[in-house]
Formats: sequence, C-alpha cells, structure tokens
Amino acid sequence: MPSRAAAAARPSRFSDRTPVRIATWNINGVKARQESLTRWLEEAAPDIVCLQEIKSQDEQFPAEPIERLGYNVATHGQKGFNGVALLSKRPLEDVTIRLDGDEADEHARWIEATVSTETGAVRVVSLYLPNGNPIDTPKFPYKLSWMDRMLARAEALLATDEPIILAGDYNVIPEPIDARHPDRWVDDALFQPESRNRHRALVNLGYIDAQRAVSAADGIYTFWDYQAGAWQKNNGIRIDHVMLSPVAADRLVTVDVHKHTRGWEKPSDHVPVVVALDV
DNA sequence: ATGCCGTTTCGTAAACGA
Repeated sequence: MPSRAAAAARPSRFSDRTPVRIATWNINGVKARQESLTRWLEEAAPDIVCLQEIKSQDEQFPAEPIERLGYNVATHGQKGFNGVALLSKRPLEDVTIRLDGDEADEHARWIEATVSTETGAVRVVSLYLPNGNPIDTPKFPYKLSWMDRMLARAEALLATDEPIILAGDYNVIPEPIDARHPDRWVDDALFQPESRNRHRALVNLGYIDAQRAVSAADGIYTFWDYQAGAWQKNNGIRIDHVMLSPVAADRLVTVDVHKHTRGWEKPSDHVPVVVALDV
C-alpha cells in the first residue's frame, strides 16, 4: 500500500490544500524570451512568478500573452537593462517599487506585492541584486550598500504577520558547494566575503534559504554562463534564491529547480526556481 | 586572457552581465 504509506508520512502540519507555487526566474530579456516564458508558464503553471532582468520599459513589457494565460502583471522596468516584474494568478495588491535608502539609485531592481491566499496573504518581493563586478570599481561598493539597504527592508518586513518571500537573482554564491568550481570565483564579486557575509546576515535575521531547507546536496545550480561551454560541462553556480521568513518557511513543502529550460533553444542563462508553500 | 556568448540600444560597436 505505497500510496497509503505516503499519505501517512505527510507531515501533519500540512493541509490538504493545493500548495501555492511561487517561482523566481532571471529571464535575461523578456522580449527575447517571450516564447520560452509562455511555454514555461503553460507547462509549470506557477501561481506567482518573480522575474528579473526583463530589460524592458514598462510600456514595452509584453503583458498581453501573459495575461491571456490568466496572470496579473506588475512591472518595474527601465530601458536596456535591469528590470523586475511580478506575475500572479491572484490579484497583486499594494504594489510598491524601489528599495529605500538611496533616492539617487535609478536602477530598477525591486518590486513588492501582496497576494491573498485561502488562509491569509503573503508579501512577495522580486529582487535583482547588483552583480558588483569588477570588484575594484564603484560597482562593488554599490552592490554592498544595496545589500545593506536590502537587509534594512528585510528586517522591517519581518514586523508584519504575513509570510515574506524574498525571491530573485541575488548574485551571491553563498557557499563553496554552490559552485562547480569555487576556486574560479575567488576574485569575483559573487563570491567575495563581503557579499557572502551580507547574505548570511539575511539568514541571521531569520530568513531561510528554501533550497537549503530541503537539501544539503552539492551540484544544485541555477546559472550556467553562455560562454566556454559552461552548460555542457555543468560548470554552474547557485545564485537565484528564495529566502523565506520563519512564518513562510514553516509552510514550505517543496523546492524545484527547472533545470531543463537551460537546454531549450535560445535559453536564458538562469533557470527558474519554484517553491511550494502551504499557505 | 583585454578571450569565449547573449541582449539591448537614438546600433552595425559598445555597455552590461556573471
């Protein structure tokens, strides 16, 4: 009676509701990836999607084909690069953009919204953390100050009762096991102690790395460079993360990396990460 | 290794990414 055994093994804290599935995906250009995005939305059917690097202004964002699949759309774009978006089958409420702490920062890297569920509501953030390379240029201190601003916002969000989901391209390799060849990243902004320490500070605030809550395995990657046959050699890194507040982590059911999309024609260099929450 | 590849832009070379 394997099915009965599986049902009995299900932790009792989970309900019989269908979990809410929340995804993050750096699509590296929403217009270039329009077909892939539609295909993936149809096959994966996530409830909420956090997109990064849409590389599109709000007016140019191809919302219609996405809305036709039943999604509401909120974007925070800019011309040429950066840009984040939220897609949700349920309405996106109280949408806010930008990260507090630097009025002069014009980069489109942060969008928040509340989505109501059967039992309450969740606050979801789609974030695109600065790359920071090369580290001997102003780009690296910009990354670090941006992370300090993120930590302040993350802490403020914990004061609410709602489960918080901070999902996106963090451009941080948290640990050596998150890279196929960690030695090759020692001079890179993604693997600097200052970057990793700030990511750990997010954990110390109480946020849980959803992937690490379900698996301690190495070899779990979300990005493979277009160059030098990185995908063919499985030379990957794990830099796309879903960070959950304690209340959200208590409801975590599964985490899946949709690695197969990296093998599609004209792929993004990142793949989606999908978490299921019983909320 | 100032390289590799891919997207975008007042474009056909340069900026940006990781």
